[in-house]
Amino acid sequence: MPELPEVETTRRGIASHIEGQQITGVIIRQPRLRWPIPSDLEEKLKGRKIKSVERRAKYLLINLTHGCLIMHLGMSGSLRILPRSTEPGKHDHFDLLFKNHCLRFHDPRRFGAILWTEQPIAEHSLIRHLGPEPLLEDFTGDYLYQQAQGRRVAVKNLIMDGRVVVGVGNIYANEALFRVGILPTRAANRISLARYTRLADEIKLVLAAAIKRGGTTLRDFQREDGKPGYFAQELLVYGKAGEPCPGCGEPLKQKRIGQRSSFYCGQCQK
DNA sequence: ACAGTAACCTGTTTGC
DNA sequence: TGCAAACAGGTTACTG
Repeated sequence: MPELPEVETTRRGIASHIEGQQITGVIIRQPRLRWPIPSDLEEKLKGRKIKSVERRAKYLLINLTHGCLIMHLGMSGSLRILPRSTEPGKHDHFDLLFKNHCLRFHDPRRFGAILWTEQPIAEHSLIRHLGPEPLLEDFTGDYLYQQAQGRRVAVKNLIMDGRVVVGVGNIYANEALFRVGILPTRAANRISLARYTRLADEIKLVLAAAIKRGGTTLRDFQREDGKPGYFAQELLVYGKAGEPCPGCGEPLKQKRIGQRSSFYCGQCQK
């Protein structure tokens, strides 16, 4: 579910509800996520105040004055702000409790993660090797071009590789490549600097546009208030195999690249 | 270093 | 209709 725009939407949604708030407890209903939820989390968190809520890649970083609660939504995770008294449903694995409300973690597939660290976040093993944030200045066409040299993987795999650039998942990789007319299967080292410059720009544009609309809801992504994101209606190719290309009218194609479904126009993308 | 695949899970859709 | 296979927004870990 959640790519960068969905995680950023969640971050913005929860921040004002929990920043400055004191944690009164935690409830772990199912500790078995991608990695086990630390069993001593309550003693680490209880009574402490939340300083800020940040995001790095698709990780949500809930900063306390000392230490950081790291959350990842995996494929199917979502977070909601709810009254403490709200009855938990199936797959509501974790609550962060405040005086009157709670932050509730819901994740059917349990690919998400909830971890605690007291080391500087940039040195954490999950964060250390990550590439640049796509929306910041150091992510450019020059950078992408340089990363592509010597690499023969499909360009779609290159831009979905978190060591190259973070936050670009399957939906937005397909969308950005369509918008710049690059075939997703094209070898990364067979693309010019000029085209990478347009690709970097388009990745920024499509992510920013999706954040503006509150992310993409395909089946079950929900925002912190339970509402869906509205970017799905602006998708041009994702999930649209067989439908006419918005550019030329030819039926859009679907193909598996690196285990992931890819959607593209054989006419408009070269 | 790079590229490809399996693995972690549950729920829904697709195909016979 | 029923059942099994395929597939889904992510990422790590392992193989060659």
